[in-house]
Amino acid sequence: MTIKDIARLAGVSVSTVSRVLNNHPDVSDTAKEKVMAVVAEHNYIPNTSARELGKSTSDNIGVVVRGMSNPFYTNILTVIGDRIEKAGYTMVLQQIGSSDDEIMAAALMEREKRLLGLIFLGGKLDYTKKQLSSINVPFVCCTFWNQYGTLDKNSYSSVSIDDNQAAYKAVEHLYNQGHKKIAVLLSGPDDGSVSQVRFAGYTRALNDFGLGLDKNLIISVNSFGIKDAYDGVKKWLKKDRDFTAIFAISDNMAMGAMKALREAGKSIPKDVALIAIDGIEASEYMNPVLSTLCQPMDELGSEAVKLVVDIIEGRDEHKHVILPTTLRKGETLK
Amino acid sequence: MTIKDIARLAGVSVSTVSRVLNNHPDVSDTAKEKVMAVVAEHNYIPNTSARELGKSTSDNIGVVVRGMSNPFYTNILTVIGDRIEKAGYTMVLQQIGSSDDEIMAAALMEREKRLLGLIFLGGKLDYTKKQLSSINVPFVCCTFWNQYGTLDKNSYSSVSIDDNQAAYKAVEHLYNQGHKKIAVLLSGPDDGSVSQVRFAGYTRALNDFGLGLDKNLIISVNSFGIKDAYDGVKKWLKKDRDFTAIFAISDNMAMGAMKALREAGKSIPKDVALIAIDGIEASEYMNPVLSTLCQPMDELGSEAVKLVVDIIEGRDEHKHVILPTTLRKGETLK
DNA sequence: CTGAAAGCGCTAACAA
DNA sequence: TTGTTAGCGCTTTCAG
Repeated sequence: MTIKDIARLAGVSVSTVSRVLNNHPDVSDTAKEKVMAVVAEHNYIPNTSARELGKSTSDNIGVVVRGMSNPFYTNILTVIGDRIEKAGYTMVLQQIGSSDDEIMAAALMEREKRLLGLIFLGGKLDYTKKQLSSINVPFVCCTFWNQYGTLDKNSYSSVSIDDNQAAYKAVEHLYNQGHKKIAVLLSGPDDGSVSQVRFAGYTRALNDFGLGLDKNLIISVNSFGIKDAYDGVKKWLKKDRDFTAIFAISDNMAMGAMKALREAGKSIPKDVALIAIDGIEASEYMNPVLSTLCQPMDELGSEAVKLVVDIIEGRDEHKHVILPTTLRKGETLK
Repeated sequence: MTIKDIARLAGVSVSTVSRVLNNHPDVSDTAKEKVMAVVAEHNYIPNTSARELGKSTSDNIGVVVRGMSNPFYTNILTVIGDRIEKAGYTMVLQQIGSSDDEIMAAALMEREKRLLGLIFLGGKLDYTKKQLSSINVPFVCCTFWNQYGTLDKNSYSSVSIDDNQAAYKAVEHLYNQGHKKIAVLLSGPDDGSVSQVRFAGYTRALNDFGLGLDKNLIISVNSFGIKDAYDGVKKWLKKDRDFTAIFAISDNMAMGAMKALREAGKSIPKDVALIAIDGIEASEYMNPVLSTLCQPMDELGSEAVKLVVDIIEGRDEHKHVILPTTLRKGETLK
């Protein structure tokens, strides 16, 4: 079934069919009805590839998300989709696995979907100019920025929290409650991810508070996964450790840590205080409820859309927006 | 940058470029090198739409997943992807929102990607023949089947657990521990989803055990979400309820229930026993660890692939496979 | 081993 | 309001 068949069956030309299918004006009701009838009867579905190919423009904004299982992103994504639509554009979503290359995915999309702009939701912080040369539309990084890359700040936009500062604040909360032996649970530590940035905030805070970095208090695991965190902390606890608090660089990892601590007979927050960063839904259902610095998910999403749209419409230049976190008190802090 | 430009720049014809790009044999090394060089220099990326359009066949197997946030699916998906590749095919993944029409998505995909077969991961149980007439390749439903639909059993395959029986077993565990007042936490209850089937298993069990269905023990909420479950149970607990156990139709909902129970001062499992179905990772990190009937995720995925591939290759007919669940003891059961 | 040319299914001028 | 036709960028015969 192609548009030709439909045209023949409806007794009109292909262009008329195309017009009907795309809700163009200037089509007689009779023609429209005839076409619709044939389309319905054969439940004809136009071929998207051909459609995209033939089209010269679009109102598409691409969104590439790294890791489809991250609950943190799903939330932001909803907002992004909503805002893109409200701005009169169409969202084209591309999910990629954690080992896929998002630049490649974006470049492919850009050509296929004739994108006007791009939003990267989550991603690496170390792209180089060279790598990004295959992307020719304006893009904004959501929840991260090219912290360790060599990208020109004027060549892209970003909206995120200040990860370093958030980590600092987390440690500060612990310190203010009298903790001096604060362990850190991270992934990496130099995997070029946000883990690295938050770790930097941790060390900066220790330094400011005159605590000094203790290697024995660094729990480094292989991923952001809950299981790896659990295994890592469990293993770390095998040795006798001198600590009273843990700063986990993500809620998810903190959740793994909680189980390990519980199994080791440590009571939270009595024996060990715990704080993290992110504020995902699940951590609110932990027992005890996780204390964490929440990222402003809604704002992250809506601001990202605002940024691309403004640039697409020539209303603004590339910008870098930092949003504040808010403390969810929770129960893992005294 | 199109294939034409590359051809011109490399001093060869477009067909040669195409051959190089697709790893066809019968291309001289010199030609190959020249093309590769130009491609690399301009980091040219062929347009997928055009590619798909021009192609006459494919080795694609489509997978459409409903709801990208369901942790339960991500796991199965990994296995599916792995097996498809091992079978020598290519997986084309399509994620759809909970309000999207998966049949439409599948039909689109089938034409665009020239699919050989389809796997639906999660979905409704009530498609009709009419609705499915737009799909012309063999498909298998993974984790569900056309329980309330009018589909011919020979027209598709499925692999799932026996949801009714799993619910029955869950209630049985509770009953065997002496519980007589068993509440059920479900979504719907007649939303045509798996919730409905599991609820049927619950009532069947009550019946068999001579317990009788008590409307006051049915906690019905609006979604499978953790928050809705929490809110629902919390509200339900406002009235004085006479119960000693809860069967939650999903892990996720059970997690919401746990918090509501805790806040109501009910101790688990001392005051209230709790059991669910699914066996997702997160529920293993609850405190106490959730007792649940685990779905065999790996087998569900690999069997689904086996089924489509066997049919695609003409080695087998449509089948319906039921896999067993296993009890994760956990700590919410005595 | 290589190139020319005919599509793939659709959209979008341009005429009528 | 409609139809004709020339592409969109690529793959794939079919000759050479």
